[in-house]
Amino acid sequence: MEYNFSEIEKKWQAYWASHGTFRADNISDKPKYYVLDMFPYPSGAGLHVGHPLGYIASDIYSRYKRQKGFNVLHPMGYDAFGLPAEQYAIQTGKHPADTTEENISRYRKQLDRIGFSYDWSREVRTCDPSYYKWTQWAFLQMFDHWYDKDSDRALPISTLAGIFEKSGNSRVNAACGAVETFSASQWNSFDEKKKREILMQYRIAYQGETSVNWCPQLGTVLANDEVKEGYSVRGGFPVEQKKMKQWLLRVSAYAERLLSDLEELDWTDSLKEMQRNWIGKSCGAEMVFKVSNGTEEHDMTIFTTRADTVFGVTFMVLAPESEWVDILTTPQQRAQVDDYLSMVKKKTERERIAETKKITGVFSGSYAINPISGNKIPVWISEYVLSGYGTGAIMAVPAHDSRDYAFARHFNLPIIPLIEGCDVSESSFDAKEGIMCNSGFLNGMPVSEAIPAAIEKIEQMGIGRRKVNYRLRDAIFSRQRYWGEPFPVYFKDGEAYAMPESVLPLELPEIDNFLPTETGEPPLARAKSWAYDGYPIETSTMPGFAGSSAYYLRYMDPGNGDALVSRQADEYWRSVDLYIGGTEHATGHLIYSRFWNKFLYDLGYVCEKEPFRKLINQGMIQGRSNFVYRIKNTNRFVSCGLKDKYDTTEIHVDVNIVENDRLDLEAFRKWRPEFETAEFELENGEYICGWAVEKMSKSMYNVVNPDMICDKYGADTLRLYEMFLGPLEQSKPWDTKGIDGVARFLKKYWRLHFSKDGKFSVNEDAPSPEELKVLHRLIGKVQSDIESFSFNTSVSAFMIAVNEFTDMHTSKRAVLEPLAILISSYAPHIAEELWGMMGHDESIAYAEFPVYEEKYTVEDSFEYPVSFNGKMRFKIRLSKSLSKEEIEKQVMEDPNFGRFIGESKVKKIIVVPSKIINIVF
RNA sequence: GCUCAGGUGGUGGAAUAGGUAGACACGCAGGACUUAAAAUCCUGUGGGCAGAAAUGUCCGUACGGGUUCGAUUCCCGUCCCGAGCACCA
Repeated sequence: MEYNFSEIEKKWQAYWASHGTFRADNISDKPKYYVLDMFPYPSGAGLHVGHPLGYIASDIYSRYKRQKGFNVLHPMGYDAFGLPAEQYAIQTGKHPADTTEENISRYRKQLDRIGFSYDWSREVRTCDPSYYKWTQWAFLQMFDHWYDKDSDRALPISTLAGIFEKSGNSRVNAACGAVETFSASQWNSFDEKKKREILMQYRIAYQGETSVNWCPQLGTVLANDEVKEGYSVRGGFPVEQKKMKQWLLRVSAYAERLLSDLEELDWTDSLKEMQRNWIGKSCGAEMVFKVSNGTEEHDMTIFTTRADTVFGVTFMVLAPESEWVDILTTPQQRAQVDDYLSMVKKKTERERIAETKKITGVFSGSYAINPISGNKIPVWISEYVLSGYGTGAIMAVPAHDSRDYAFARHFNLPIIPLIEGCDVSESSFDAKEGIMCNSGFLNGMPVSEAIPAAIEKIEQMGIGRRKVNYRLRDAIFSRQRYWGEPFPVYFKDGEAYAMPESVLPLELPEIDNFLPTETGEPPLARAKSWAYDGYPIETSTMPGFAGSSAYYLRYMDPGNGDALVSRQADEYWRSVDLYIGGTEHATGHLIYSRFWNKFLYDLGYVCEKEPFRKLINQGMIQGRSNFVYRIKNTNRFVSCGLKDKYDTTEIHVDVNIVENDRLDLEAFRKWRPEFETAEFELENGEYICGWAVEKMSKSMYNVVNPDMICDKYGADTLRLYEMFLGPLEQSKPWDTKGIDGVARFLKKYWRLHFSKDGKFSVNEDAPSPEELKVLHRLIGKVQSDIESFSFNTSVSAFMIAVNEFTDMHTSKRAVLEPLAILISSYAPHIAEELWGMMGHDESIAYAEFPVYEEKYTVEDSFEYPVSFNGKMRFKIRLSKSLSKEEIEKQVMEDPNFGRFIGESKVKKIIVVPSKIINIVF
């Protein structure tokens, strides 16, 4: 009987679906295990072979865990709100909901063909009102809470109003915007508008006027992680800075917890490092400098991590956007400063990044007094100081900071070295090491002691305090787009009010045009009757990460209409045990989700502090492009080996008409009309294409579709081959040419169950010791491979075992049944089919994973390589139970020993049990 | 510039509490079956040298050193590729 993969795969996929084989129960005696994939954005292009890599790995793990007796939750859904569907809608007029629906059904078909063990009854879609109800609900909770730094958690905003009424805000230690201090009586005298304005500064979801990343082409603002090097991640359009009123999430309030809780997570170091970097904690001090513009004096606060270098401050620098610029610019300097500011303003973010080496700046005309040394120092303005970090003003220590050094050199400002023996004639000395000098009371101290000593002095003098700064900014939470969650917020007297929970979900209204309005308002402004109780509703929508921040919770209890997740479901599933996805979400989704989870944890809705216990980043699968070489100005193509003889143009050719780098000439002529008359110069009768590893993309003609692989080889081959390609976490190019080896293996495995005349012939004989040895070696290997996520080496182990069983003509049930269970996580369809043929009615998915027994694999004697001075000379078979001395004795009595040792004197014999015997002379 | 990960045949990659480097697979070459092809199977396959052959021998895990009886593995330095961060004071 032939191995008919397409029939088998269809049959079992239908069986799993109709039997609900992979449905997970929220009540079970079994231990739970939650395996999650990062859900996809259903793009119009469909899946390519790179997408399922992580899904296959997580599926193998899920299937393995089921066979190990766990109640496994392995769900899938769609991150369905987003820009591309809306861009497409603008171009074509097609409603994003319709294109999204089409894309989802295409994705689903593609996913189903690969044979994943998802519990589809728990599917979620972020664009579904019954789902985004809970996204909106979470937003309302954030709107309705503030962050108390004393108890380090979110508290209801009503408690805050209560405190204000009794004692004003002076004793409140909150994560908040700039608010002036007020007393209880002042608070009580404020009108409602004023009160709401103040409360807004405390909310965790708040509205603020901030400088945002504005992308004119997309017509929306973007979060920091959606911008890379001044361009939008989606679309690659330029991004500029713009002041706008936006919704923000106070992620920064959670910075310390996001940082310290990383410790307990089982994530890779590099990913944790990325998050630490993004959070960017730095410990230092705030210090007050007296500044004077000649007519009035002010206190200006700066932030520094190098308080020890205060004696080397030779000037101060303000960010161009700093509010101090206006105060400290003297009339004589006004014209120059204004010129400088307008020059800076004209630059885009992109140019500022590109020109970081160019030094620019202008003197404000004012002076500051160094509070420690009493020196009078000039105050400059320069774009190298960022307004968004610290206080937007710095004390410059050119001797020990490279940026200050470059600035000082450029404008001829003094440089005072503060470390004994350091050379600052060519560059600054930035290292935090050495002995202090020229530094008054700090002289003679090493830097490590001088930093705390300086801060202590500053605190004693009452001119500053210890301060921790984070680079993590609040997340901008509104987008001027249509295809996203509407905000359940309306405006009264210009102030935002939350709608009651009872209106949720607040559904997206229908509109007929997805472009912004003529007045530049978001598309939702076109909706008729977009009002609540007569008041206008917020017209921007939530960003992509809103819907993906808590989806892992919703899978636990997807049908619940009364809560995001019931307490019972949450306490059973708790958190994701294994999360597999791409590294591109390191500073976006994975920060926002952790924040979102911690917020819900503070409110008591979830029981775990962290959402994802273990996280694995699968590598990218790159494309392998093929090229043909056309002689310039002709339609003649030369094979790769001959291309250097001519002046040629390299042209990408569709990898689907190339096999093993050999071009299918007929297919090539048909591929595009201009190649119809192509002529070829061949090597040995073949046209050999050039190749390169590039990103898998349409424009490079190197996209390989998993459907094609499933048609030609079957899903089991695809699954095995994707794993066989290399380590999961490594990026690697897809190259279809190796797939035959895996396909051959499955055929061989299939044939193991049939006699020569094609009859199914599994017998009941007892297995031989050799068979048991091969089997148990495989059990041990596969188990440890899956547990350490080394799926690639198990595929090799399967091949070796099947080859050995073929050589032994194994056809015994006692061997082939456990073998089917082992293979079933990797190649589930073929294993199910053979399992059924061996007489089982139940799916193999819940068969018990075979128990590894060491006794079958350990040998009582061992072959020791014997080496002389580290060089292997002969092998000797010895009993395992021998002592070191007995082994030495036997080695010396071995006839080979005399042959190799000759006249030499033995210095020592090294015996590494079960590994090697080395004789040194 | 800083941080992290990596560099092994023609290719993808095995092997690290230091112990026979190149498992497994692709590709290639040769062979069997076939009128032929596909499919399948068998043999060989890191490089050099010696040999008719079995085999022997030297060199080989980016490069240069070190520790060790023994290093792909550990340590120091250099080079290269990849990823992330990048005026964060």
